[in-house]
Formats: sequence, C-alpha cells, structure tokens
Amino acid sequence: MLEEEYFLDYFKSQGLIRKKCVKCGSAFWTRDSGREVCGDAPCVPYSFIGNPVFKPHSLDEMREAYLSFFESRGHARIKRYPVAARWRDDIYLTIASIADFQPFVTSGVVPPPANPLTISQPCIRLNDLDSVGRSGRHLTTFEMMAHHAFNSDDNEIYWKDRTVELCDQFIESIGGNLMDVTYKEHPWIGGGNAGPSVEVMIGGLEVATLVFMNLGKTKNNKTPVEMEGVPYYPIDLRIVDTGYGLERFVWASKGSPTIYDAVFPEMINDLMVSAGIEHLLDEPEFTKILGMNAKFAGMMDISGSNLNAMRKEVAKNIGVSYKKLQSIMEPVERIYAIADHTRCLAYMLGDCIVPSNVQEGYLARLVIRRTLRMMNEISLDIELSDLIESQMKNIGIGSFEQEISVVREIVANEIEKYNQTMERGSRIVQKISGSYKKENKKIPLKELMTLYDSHGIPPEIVRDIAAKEGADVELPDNFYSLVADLHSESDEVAKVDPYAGIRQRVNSLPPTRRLYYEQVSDTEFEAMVIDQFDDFVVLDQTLFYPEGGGQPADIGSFVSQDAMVKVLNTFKIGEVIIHKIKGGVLKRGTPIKGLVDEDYRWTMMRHHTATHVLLHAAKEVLGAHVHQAGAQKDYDSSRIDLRHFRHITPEELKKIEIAANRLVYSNIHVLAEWEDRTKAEQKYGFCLYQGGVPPGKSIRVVKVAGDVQACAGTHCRNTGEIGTIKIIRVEHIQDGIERIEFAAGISAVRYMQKIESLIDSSAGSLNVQRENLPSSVERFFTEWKDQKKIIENLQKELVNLKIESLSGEVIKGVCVAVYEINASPKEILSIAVNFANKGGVGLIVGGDEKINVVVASGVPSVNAGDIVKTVCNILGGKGGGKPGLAQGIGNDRKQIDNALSAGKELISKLL
RNA sequence: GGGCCUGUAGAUCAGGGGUAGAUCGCUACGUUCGCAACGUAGAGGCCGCGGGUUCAAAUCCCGCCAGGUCCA
Repeated sequence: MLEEEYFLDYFKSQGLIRKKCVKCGSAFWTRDSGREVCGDAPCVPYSFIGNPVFKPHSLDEMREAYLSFFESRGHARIKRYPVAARWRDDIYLTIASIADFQPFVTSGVVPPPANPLTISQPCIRLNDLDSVGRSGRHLTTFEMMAHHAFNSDDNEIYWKDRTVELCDQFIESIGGNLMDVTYKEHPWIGGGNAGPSVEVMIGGLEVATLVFMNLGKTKNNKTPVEMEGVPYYPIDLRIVDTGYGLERFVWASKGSPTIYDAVFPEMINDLMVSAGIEHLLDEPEFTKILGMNAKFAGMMDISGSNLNAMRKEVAKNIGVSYKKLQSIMEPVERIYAIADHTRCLAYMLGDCIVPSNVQEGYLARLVIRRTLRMMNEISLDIELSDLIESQMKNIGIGSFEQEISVVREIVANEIEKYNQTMERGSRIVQKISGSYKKENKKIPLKELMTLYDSHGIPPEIVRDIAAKEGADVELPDNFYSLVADLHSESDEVAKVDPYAGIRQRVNSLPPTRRLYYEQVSDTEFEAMVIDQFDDFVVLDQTLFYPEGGGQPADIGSFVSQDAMVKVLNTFKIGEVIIHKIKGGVLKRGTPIKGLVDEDYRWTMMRHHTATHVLLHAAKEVLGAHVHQAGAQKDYDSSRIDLRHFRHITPEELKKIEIAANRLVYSNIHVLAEWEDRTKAEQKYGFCLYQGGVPPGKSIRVVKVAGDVQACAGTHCRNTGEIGTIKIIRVEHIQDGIERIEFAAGISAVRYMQKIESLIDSSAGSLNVQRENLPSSVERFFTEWKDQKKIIENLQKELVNLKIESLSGEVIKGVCVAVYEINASPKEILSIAVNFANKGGVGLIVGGDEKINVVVASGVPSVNAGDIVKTVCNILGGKGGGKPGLAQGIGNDRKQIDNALSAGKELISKLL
C-alpha cells in the first residue's frame, strides 16, 4: 500500500503532520507536533477514564447526535437491518454496517438505498466471547454507526478528504478536542476487498475506523497493488466504509471504568443488587481497583488463555494479591458479561433467531447457556427472560419483529433443555468420577473432551461434580482450543461449475424474454431459435420455467416444421434461458412452437402457491415468528421447512391444514409484480427473503393471501386454483426446524387415494371394516402379546414335565443327560441348562427343520463348547459357546444316534 | 453443513456374540389401629426400525429413524 494514499489535502490544510510512533513504528497524523506515540493501546494507556473526552451522552443521545449530524450533511438515514443476516448466505450474523450492503450493493449490481447514507447498525461478534466482561471493552453486541458513500466514475459522491473532515467535525460537535485526535494509517483487508484506512484515536481509545475500499481480489486489466503478498486490483465502485463504535463513544463521553458501566448503568446496578454485592460500589477501594483494572486491561491484548496472565500482571501493578483481585473481579465480570449477553440475546431473539443446535440458532443457544451458567455462578435471584425483556424494552420493542411473549416462551424452553442436559451430564460425570476414583487416577483430558464434545458438559462443571465425588481432573488452560483442534480437519470441496463449458458462449447472447411471467396460465408459445449447440437450445422468448427458488424446471417439447424434440431440462445462466433437448436438432433461425407439459407445470404452480399459503397458515396457527427455512417442490409432493421452537403437534398440524384450505376456498387473487429492491425491503421488511435472496436490482414480489415474499416462481392466478392442500407428514429436521410435506391439487387426491388403498388392504388382511381397523389392530396386538406370554408359560411347564421324565444317567457320580427331544430350541436349551444347574451335564438335540444342539455343563472339567463342536461336526453343522453353555446346529438327521453316542463318550472321558 | 455420543421394563441405567438383568416405581400378600419403613411373591421387554455377517446378534457391520452434543 502506497504511503501517498494518506497524504490528504485535508490533513495539509488543517495543519496535521505525519509522525511515526516511537513505540510501535506505525505512521499517524496529528495536530499536536509534540506527540510521540500513535494514540492506540498498548502504546498509550486510557486517559479518558475519570476524564471524559466528549460531553456526556447516553446511548440514545449519542446515536441521535451521530445520525442527525450526518443527516444534516446530505446523508439519508437508513433503518437498521436485522442482526440475523438473512440476506447473506455466507454469514449468520450481521457483523458490520457494510454487511448490510453486501454482496449486491458493494458489487455494483444493485444501487444503494441512498447515496450517501448513514445508519446505526447493531452488530454481533462472538469471536472474543471469553474477553467479554473481563477486558472492560469487549462486547458481543455493539452498534456500528456509519456513513457510507458509493463512488463510481459517473457518480462521484466524496472520498477520503471529505470523510476525514466529517469525522473531525462530528468529534468537535460532541465536544471532542481535535488536538487529542490521531489518525493512524492502517491498510485494511477483508472479505476479498482492500484499501487504505485510518483508525481514529482519542484518549487512548480507538473510536472509529475510516476505510476506503478501492481494491478487489478479482483480476482485471488494471494495475494491481500488492497487499500482504496478494495482488489486489482497483475496482469500479469505490466505497467509503466507516465504522464508529457507538458504545465506545458513549464510554469515552462518560469516562466510566468500563464500557459496561457506560452502556448498561441501570442493568448493572440491578444485577449488583440481585447478586448481593451492591455495597461494593460505595467502597472507595473497590472502585479504585475496578478503575485500575480496567486501565491496565485496556493496555493488554486479551484473548482466551492469557487472561490469567493479565490478571497477575494487573495485580502486581495495582499492588493487591492475585487472589484478592480475582475474588473481587470475578463476580463483577460475570455481571458485566450478563448485561452484555442479555442485550445480545434481546437482539438475536427479537430479530427472530430460534435457538437450535445448528447455524445461527446454535449461536443463540451458546449465548443463552453461557449466560445461564454465569447467572448460576453468582447465584442471581432473577429470571433470564426478565433480563432479556428489559433489554428489549430498553432498545425499543418497536424495533423487533418477535413478540416478547414468544421470546419468553423460547427462553423457558431453552432453560428446560439446559437443565435436562446438565442433569443428564451430572449422572454421566458421577459415574465416570467413580470409576477413576476407584483406580486412584485423575479423570484424563480425553474423557473431558468427550464429555464436552458429545454431552455438552463444560470442563469447569465436570471439575465441580467430580470434586464432590472425590475425583480430580486433568484440565489444561487451553482446553477449548484443544477441542477446536479436534474439529479443524475440514477440507473444503471446491464447487464445480457444471456449465463452465458453455458459460462463455451463453454470456454473449441477449437476455431471453420470460413469457412465463406474462402469460401465467398459458402452456403454448411461438419463438425463434437464436442459438444451438450440443443438446442445448436458446430461444428469443420462452414459457419454460428454468429451475430456481426450489421449483424444478419445466419439461415439454418443441415442434418445428420438420422436427419434434423433447425438452428435458431448462435452466438459467445470467439472463439467458437454456433448454436441454433430446431427439433431434433445431437449427439457428428456425421458428418453433413450444409446448410446456401442462400437467407437470400446473402441479408445480399449485405446489408453489400452496407453499406460500401454508407458510401463512402456519404463522396464523403457530405465531409470527415462523419463517421459511427452505422449500422444495416436486411432482407427487412438496415440502416446506419452518423455523419453530418446538415440535408441531398433530393438533396444530390439523389446524394449519384447515387454515390453509380455508385460504384456498376463499379464492384470493395472487399478485405478482416487480418492485425496486430497496423500496420493497423498506416496505415489507426482510421477511421478503423467506426462500433465499434473489440477485438483481428489482425483485419479483409475490403476494398470496397475506403472505408477501420475493419469489421468482410461477404461481396460480388465485388460491382457488390450488384445488386442495393435503399435509402428508411433519418431520423434525433439526432443533428449531420442522419440515411439512404436503401435496396440492391432483397430487393431493392421488395421495389420499394411496392412503385409502393402504387402509383397505390392511382392513382386508384382517377381514374387518375400515372403521374397525384401529380397534382390531389394537385387539390383535394385545392378543398376540398375551398369547405369546401364555405360550411361554406353557412351554415352561412342558419343559418341567419333560425334565421330570428325563432322569439322565449317572456316570462317575455325575448326572449326564443325553437325549433327542422333539421340542423348540428354547425348550431344548432350558432342559439342558436344568441338568447343568443341578451339577450335571446335559446334551440335548432336537428341532424340526435343522437339528438344534445344546450342551450345558455344570462340571468344570467338561467344556460344553468342545462337546458341541464334536457333536455338530458329526451332524454336518457348526456350533460353539462358553464352557458352561454351548449351542450349535446340525443338518444330517441320520447321524443323530452316532453323534449322541460320540458326545456321551466324550463327556464320560472328560469326567 | 461436518464430527462425536446415545436409543434395553413405567423411570434411571448395566450387559457389548451363547438362558435379557439391577435399582426405583407398580400390584398382591405379610407386619401395623393406620401410615411410613420392612419382609415375601408377582406383573411388566418387537433390547428404536430395516437389512447383512454368523451354527448363534440386544451385542459385530451397513442403512434408516429418533434424541443429545460440539464445531463452522
């Protein structure tokens, strides 16, 4: 990165000078000619604690100050985006304000909602979870205040000079002294883009980063710039990407010991009271230690394992013992973390994330469980859901989609699950502790890893439970990174582009006119072949729907004057629709008539519209939080995956089915129209993206019976055309996701016919009427069980009778019984065992099809296994077993007498 | 999306090729004025489902289903 990038006219005109930090060597700009260090930790300590650098602002005041400042300077204020990044498939959570505009705006496909714009975007980052509450400055959730400008050659908004000028002016507007501000040069790389950037420092705290994104990884014909050894190429869209940390501004404006005290004053107070440590706040020694701790912590890079090292260092510096510092800080740190985590959860759950064991749901569960654990550790007498609710109210209920009552229900559910896991876990740990204690060993690391990885029991809890059992554990500091190593072997499979060979050729063709949107119910059309290669045909216009949005491609046929071909598949590359054909050739320039397979297409349309109807019906029955998590249409049936926090009960399913069919009978008109993407997003919210995020400047908005979605598929003209919707089954795909399989129209009727014939054939087998099927099956099953029991008892009695009639033969003082008995394998077994139990030896053969052989021995010198092997061998079969009992099988009935006498001989020899 | 763990009596679990077990709970009887406690006897199992290997599978192998859990 060239140094000249930072030689701004603005800096020059304002008299800023460029210096090199004497500590870290990085270049920075300052108005203070005497300044020697860059202004960033760890080069300088925090100087704002107890000595604010801005006029005091609350969170809301600071946000408003920022947004209105930029609004009054030509920026349009944009509403925040959800923290669940539903418009992205590469990240789960919104991690920066610029994430709102990736990938379509930043890549230039879609114009920004406004240009320039300003926004305060709540962001969630869980990377430094361990440091939250402890470092004094780490948060899982923060608001990134930002102003963005998107510059292109024909639309230049502003670039570096204006951006830095605005920054200066804003800082001044809230009472900051520009003499204290430094701008540190800091080339930026991220997400395939790069550019120069400056970090804005005041009072030893980095409060903002101004990024000038002008490079990209994708190769073009411009001269590349090397960044960390990788070439980056200048891009067409140059983006001003700023990030002002709202919470840091508030912190610096209050000068409180930690960021948490500045951001959550009331909640921390409440938590202190609840934990019974509020008196500490009045002790001067405590507040002094708190402040000192924060100051030193701020100078250190804190991550995971070196937290303890930091604490020792801090203790040394403040002059208290490590133990004392630890005992003072730990409960307070928990309270800080809980205050932070509950706000994180307020956003997550409020923005409709449903806890689960996968994807973003897992992240929510992770935070919930962490919070519960910490609440437990400091014995808080307060409900988690109350804390989350009060956070939501603090932020403003209006900014959340999810209702509080549902959030409470979800949290209650999670607590229940967590308790179950802990209970289950304790039992396992108790058992394991016992066995290791017996051997006088520590519970090894490997065992701890399994307990955490497979059973979700954190090692700290294992340690506590094990201690109660009197066992010790082997717990290294880097436990969690060891677990991470366990999972690190993930080799990413490169995606293969199936159309790589034809992509280039297709890209030179004009967009295909999509008749399927204009003539929804037509299945015949005329068109011209504009290109033809391999088995592929491209037309000037088509009614054939290309695969997309969970709807499969249309099939059908093309007819020309001298050929008729089948259309096997239809797909889209860019704006060009390609048909894969079979059974002939259609030359370029040939006029053709296209026939879409009507039955197939109508089934798809019915299933597609039915999907929207079902989603709406499910929302009606289950609640507003229900979101579509995926869908797939097919001919016989289709499915829709729903986000819901517990199992859908059979009753609820029936209600959904009826609600859906009511919507069908109401015969509501289906509206589909193209709308500007940004306007549609503002109008309908991000609920639009139920089935994924379509690319492009404008999106097709489909409205079905109150359900509004961005959807590219083909639909019925009104709900009545669906005919009927029959739910086939509900499946639990993963925690938090339920899959409903259903059929619509004729497919629904066919399904019902299939079920009917299943019932009929079952009823036929039992020779009963349909209505009696359940009761008959019930009766047959219990009868079957009863009779099985009776047979068993009878067999036992039979065996007893038989045993009475069999006396055996006494050889060398041992009762040896060698018999052929016509009985079941079980009986034979019991008889033989009976002799063994009395201290004898039993060799019994018998059976209808194959010859079952059992030897049971109550005499140590007679190995039943050996006898069985010998006997079975003679009978042409095989067998084996333990010394006391062995079983086998034989085939040759003629050899029975032979085998029995050989067996008897062997037994008497062994006695 | 990937990895790991677990499905056995109403509940909690043991058994890991060779007769399905323990504890609690349940039923009856005994002891007691009655209860608890105790004693005796008993009922209760498609060992998740389907295939395979084997003379023999709850047990080994494969697939599916269900639950749990960690990671991205």
